[in-house]
Amino acid sequence: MSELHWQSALYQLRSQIISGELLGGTKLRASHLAEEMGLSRTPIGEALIKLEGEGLLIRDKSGFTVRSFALEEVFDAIDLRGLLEGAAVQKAAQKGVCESDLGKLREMLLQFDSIIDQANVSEYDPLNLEFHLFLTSLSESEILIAEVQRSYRLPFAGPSSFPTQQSDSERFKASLMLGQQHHGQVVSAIANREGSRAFALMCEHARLAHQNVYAAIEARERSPQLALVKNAG
Amino acid sequence: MSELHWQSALYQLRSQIISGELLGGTKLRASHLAEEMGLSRTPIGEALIKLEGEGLLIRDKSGFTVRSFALEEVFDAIDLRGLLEGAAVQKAAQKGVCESDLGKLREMLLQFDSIIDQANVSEYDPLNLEFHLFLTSLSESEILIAEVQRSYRLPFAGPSSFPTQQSDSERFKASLMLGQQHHGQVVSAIANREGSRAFALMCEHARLAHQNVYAAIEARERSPQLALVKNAG
DNA sequence: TTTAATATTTCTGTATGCAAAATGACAGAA
DNA sequence: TTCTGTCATTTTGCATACAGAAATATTAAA
Repeated sequence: MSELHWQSALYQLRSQIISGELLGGTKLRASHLAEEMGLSRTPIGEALIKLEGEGLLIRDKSGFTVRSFALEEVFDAIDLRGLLEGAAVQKAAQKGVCESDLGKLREMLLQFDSIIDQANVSEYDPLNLEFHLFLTSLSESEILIAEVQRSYRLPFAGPSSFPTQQSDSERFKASLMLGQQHHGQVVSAIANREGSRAFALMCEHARLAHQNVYAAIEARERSPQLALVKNAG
Repeated sequence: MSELHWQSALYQLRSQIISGELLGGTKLRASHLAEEMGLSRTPIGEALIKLEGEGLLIRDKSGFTVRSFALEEVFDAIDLRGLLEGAAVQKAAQKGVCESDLGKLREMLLQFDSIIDQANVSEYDPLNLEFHLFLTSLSESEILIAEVQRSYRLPFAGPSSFPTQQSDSERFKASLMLGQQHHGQVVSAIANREGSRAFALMCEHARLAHQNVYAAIEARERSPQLALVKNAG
């Protein structure tokens, strides 16, 4: 566990930003944060630099500011994730995937089925993340894998970062089932070596997340996560 | 210019890595670099963290190591750039570009023509970079713009990072002309609002860079830049 | 009152000190 | 030889000190 201090500061700050606990536009003062977290400014500074690299902070001539995202930018981030995941599965499909990996994919599909059947929401997100990461890894491209994971850190872009507990649970379940439909089609596209089909499917799959963002806004659930979205009222 | 110290360390180190002056696998010791550059370890550390974020360094439990790239990864990086630039021009084409921006694009095409005509190589790279950046900016997506620029920092992935002064100058000129052909087609695709055509063209355009890498290897020019590519002999 | 100039406080950027961890060398055992 | 455990050296991670820049408060003038 011997977690480095800057890492814990990084996780803490990142989750505070993405969750909307730290509002867009907030100026982050290293000395203040240091005192607050019981550390010195050095590891805090390291975390801030990394968050700047992730695009969550902006560094003006003096200090870091929490970035706020226009709604359009949230969609751009989601599309970016789809584009990168799409490129990954396209590459996987083109180069072909061994039978044991295909088996693992199909097994995960079955797990999805049973989770959705039982409306077992709490188990969905971790499995979904694992599935997306595994799909990406099949590209066997370090660079693509890294970029995909990077895109997950943009607000709302991660495959499991949409506000759960949607008010309209009927609609929610329908969205899950459509997603599951996509999952199955992508696996078949990979198995059939249909690269461009796999690409298109992943792009479209990511766009499901647009719906979730809209749903959250329309329902005015005012999920605190939406606090970092400009003009989202 | 009051350049911050960590920035100059960043530029210096990055160019040393990409140029191959610092070989892949080299361990970077902050204390040593600090003494070498006449600074303390703090700004050096900041530069190292940023380079890690750019994917040029790997951080193991103690210290940073220069990453070496397999040839396959260099191609992946080039393709990634094409993918991102492609997404940017697709977006630009779909949303439409105002006449004055189209005019600027066409004017740049003319400049390319005269540069290629006169084989004025030294002016080509800056104009090419400007052209690619301007194309990307037309997407008006902060996130895409940032990611495209990020991809430029990967080895050989930048639009102007291929080894100039190719031995076979005939072939070199032919490659420039093909690139210019692409440029013109992309501009027309944008003007005609043909998004997917623009996307495909940018992907293909990036692939020209594959040829340049191959040419450099085959000609065994042993451009020092190739030193960070594993098994490139 | 509003505005301009100035003083004060706060914070960042950088340097450096220190403890703990990692690396490497070397001696001895298998 | 090869492996292993100890010790010395190096280097990192974090804390802290300090100068200078930025932000803020304060005062003076219009």
